[in-house]
Amino acid sequence: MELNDKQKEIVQVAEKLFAEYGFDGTSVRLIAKEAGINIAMISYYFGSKEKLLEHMVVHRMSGFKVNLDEIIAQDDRSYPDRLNEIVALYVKRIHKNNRIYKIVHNELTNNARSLTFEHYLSQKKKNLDSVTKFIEAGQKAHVFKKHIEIPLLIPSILGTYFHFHYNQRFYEESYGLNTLESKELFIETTLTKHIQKMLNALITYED
Amino acid sequence: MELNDKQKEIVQVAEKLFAEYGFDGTSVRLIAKEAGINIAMISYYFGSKEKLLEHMVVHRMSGFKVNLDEIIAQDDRSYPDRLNEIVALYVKRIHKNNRIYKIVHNELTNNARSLTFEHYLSQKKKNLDSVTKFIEAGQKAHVFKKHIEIPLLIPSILGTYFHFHYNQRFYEESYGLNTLESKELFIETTLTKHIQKMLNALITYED
DNA sequence: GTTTAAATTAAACAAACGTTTAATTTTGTG
DNA sequence: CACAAAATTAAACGTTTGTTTAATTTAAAC
Repeated sequence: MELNDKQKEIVQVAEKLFAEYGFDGTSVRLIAKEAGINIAMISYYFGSKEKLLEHMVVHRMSGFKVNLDEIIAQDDRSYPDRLNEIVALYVKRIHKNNRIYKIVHNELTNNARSLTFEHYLSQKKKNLDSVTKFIEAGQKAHVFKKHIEIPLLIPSILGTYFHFHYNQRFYEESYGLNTLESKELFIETTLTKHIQKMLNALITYED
Repeated sequence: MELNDKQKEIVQVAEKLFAEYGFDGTSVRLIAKEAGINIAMISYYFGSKEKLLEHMVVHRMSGFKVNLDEIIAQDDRSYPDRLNEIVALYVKRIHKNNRIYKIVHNELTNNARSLTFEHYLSQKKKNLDSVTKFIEAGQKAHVFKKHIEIPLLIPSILGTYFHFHYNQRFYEESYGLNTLESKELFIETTLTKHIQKMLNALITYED
């Protein structure tokens, strides 16, 4: 399904509103108003409000091929070096798309609707496979230590970001992140470095 | 405000439903049906559906004094030992109460309602202060290294758990966690140990 | 046992919801 | 210009929403 400019505008507005107010907290009338269109256009284009959500999730998530393999393939770089770039890439990407991720997190644990998350889950599986190969190669090269719970590495990266994100009101106060710029800078530097250090320590030091 | 048994039952049922369907996805009729009471009783007891939510958040969160200080005070135990127990305590507590935390996460980032989170935020502040004192004492004793982003330690603990929790459908498949017991065991052992190792590595090894 | 307050109920309320209709306007094609 | 298809609109549709009402039942106090 190819979208014209008006349809793209609807999806974009709906993503913002679903993230801010929740799917059930967002009325089609509000979406229409914010997108500057008539209410009927949502059913006309997407069939229903729920199908708009489904379309959004499927299409936003299928564009999410993290180019892990490109980084991993650069075997002239050290393992920790490449690991740091993988972490930075993950944080950057999830931060840029945090709204759709919030919607997905909600829908994944929502009993009312039963959307299909094939794209999301298969993408997650592919990324995990790439990370696994990389870590195992590092272990073979005796750079990374043996006992690592590889599938839990990504939860530690993304989870740290999201717990910061969900509690941003608390951390904005703690760190005095008053402006948008200072917050962006914090995520790009302090937060990213914290996760990088943490993963490097976990993976390289034997206990 | 003291609650009688029937009121407690309403709050308990509502917490389950709000977590499963979202606040806006849960009707007062469903709450009443599940709690085995008349619809009017919710307004009668709490004033409104939204005030029920507010009451829930305030009262569930004020009972959340993690006894960090008790653990920290045991200075006959090593710093890493005590750190491990703090992690285990956090994971256990957030797992036991993951439904109210999910609701709070949603409400913290919801623009529609403007609840007060004083209890939650001040509790978080107190816990952070305790952790900070503990880490700084460990640094002074030359057990923990210097450059640690202390306020981001808790996001890494809780975030890892929650990203696992929100994506449990994915990790259940990855790890073959078919039964409830195996999942509980996984959280108590593998997940908890992963986080413990990670924090220990981050805090004890200099880079 | 009578009285008063509290608890509970079914019914009704207006408002908001997602969706559909039917009419109209705009756009593209010959 | 004439025609057909697509896009857009205002209005109406039937449901569901949270809340309130007024009547009734239950419980507590004396």
